[in-house]
Amino acid sequence: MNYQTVPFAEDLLRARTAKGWSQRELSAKANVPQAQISRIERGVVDLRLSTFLELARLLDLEVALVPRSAITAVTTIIREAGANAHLRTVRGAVNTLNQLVRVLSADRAKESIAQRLATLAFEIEHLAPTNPTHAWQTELAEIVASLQSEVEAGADPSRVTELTDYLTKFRNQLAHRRPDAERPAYTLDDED
Amino acid sequence: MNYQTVPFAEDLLRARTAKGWSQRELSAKANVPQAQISRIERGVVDLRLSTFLELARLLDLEVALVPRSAITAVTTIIREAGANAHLRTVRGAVNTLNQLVRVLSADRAKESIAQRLATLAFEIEHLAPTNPTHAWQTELAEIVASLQSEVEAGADPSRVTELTDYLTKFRNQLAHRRPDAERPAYTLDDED
DNA sequence: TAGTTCGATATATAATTCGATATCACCCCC
DNA sequence: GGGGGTGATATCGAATTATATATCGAACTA
Repeated sequence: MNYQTVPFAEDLLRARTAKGWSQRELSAKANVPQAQISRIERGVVDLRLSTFLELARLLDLEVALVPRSAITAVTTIIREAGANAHLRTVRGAVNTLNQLVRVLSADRAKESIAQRLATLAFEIEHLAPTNPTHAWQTELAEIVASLQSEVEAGADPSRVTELTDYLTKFRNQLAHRRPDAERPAYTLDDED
Repeated sequence: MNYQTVPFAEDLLRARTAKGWSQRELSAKANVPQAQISRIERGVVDLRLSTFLELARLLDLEVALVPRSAITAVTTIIREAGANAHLRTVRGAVNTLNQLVRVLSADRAKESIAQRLATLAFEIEHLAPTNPTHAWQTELAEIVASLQSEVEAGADPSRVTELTDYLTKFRNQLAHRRPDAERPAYTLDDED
């Protein structure tokens, strides 16, 4: 309705997709119908403040009234926080992966899977920054966490292979969904 | 209606009174009826986002969606910006006043008024911090600016006296409206 | 191919805000 | 005492949202 609200609607949409939530997922958490979320994100309704606050809260965002004299400083902080969060997630995941590679390399029987994981870690690290606004951070963190707990529990080969396959698929999706179209130099074993 | 909105209603109220605006004044600027402003500030309505944004904008506030990871940094900035704005105004006004005192002291005929202004500057400087949230900053700045331009224009004695009387009245109001009740040590020539 | 998920869309109803207006109490000042 | 300014309140109709429900097409998947 009101053009002033559109940027905030876009912020909510960005935050939701960054979490990897569907409209129905957010709908259930917020007690707001999915249809209403759809309209809010498209900026066709002038939603009430309480709805705005509730959605923001669920998306780990806080609404702040910033004095005009402080907005430059605040926007700088927000921008850096977003960038850092993105880089922190990727860096943490890659570090964990490399750590697992070292552990697995110690066992000759798991050397090949360790090599696969090392390659994946490298590729994901260099592929990630091209997709800064999207959902995959949590998914990446979850996969790596599963892998880590599996390795710590003894690293059942079939399970580790399964998770590595999953991580490969994830890497392919990451490459495939790149917003700007150019592909990386190395080939991808696409499955679609 | 919704308890979440109450803090923001209070922020708007604070910002409005800090500007020295009445509800009707803000109402006229925002194209929102005074009754609605009253309901908003009392937190009895769940106002629409567009209304919230418009009011905030008019009060020199920007609405920002802050990632939870950044809120401590942002609140620090906001708090310091508010405190600095307050202190800047007072310090600037006091400095200007003392500067005017020096100019006026050079003229023997204006020595007594210079002495009055010096006392006022001292009192306002030490009275101001007890009233951090209220309207008078702009009023103080306006009075001092008038005084300055008058002095620069030649300092017509009757006009300077008039403005000094106004400043005295302002100082008394400032003392009178102190939120915590204790009065300063020096006596006040109250007029009520 | 059939089934699922996702987002967009279309209703209809109930609840609530919004805007306009008027009134009241309070305070300060002439 | 009267007059002006301020804020709170009430009432009324109009506008808009919230809600529930159902549906639709597109994309993906088994």
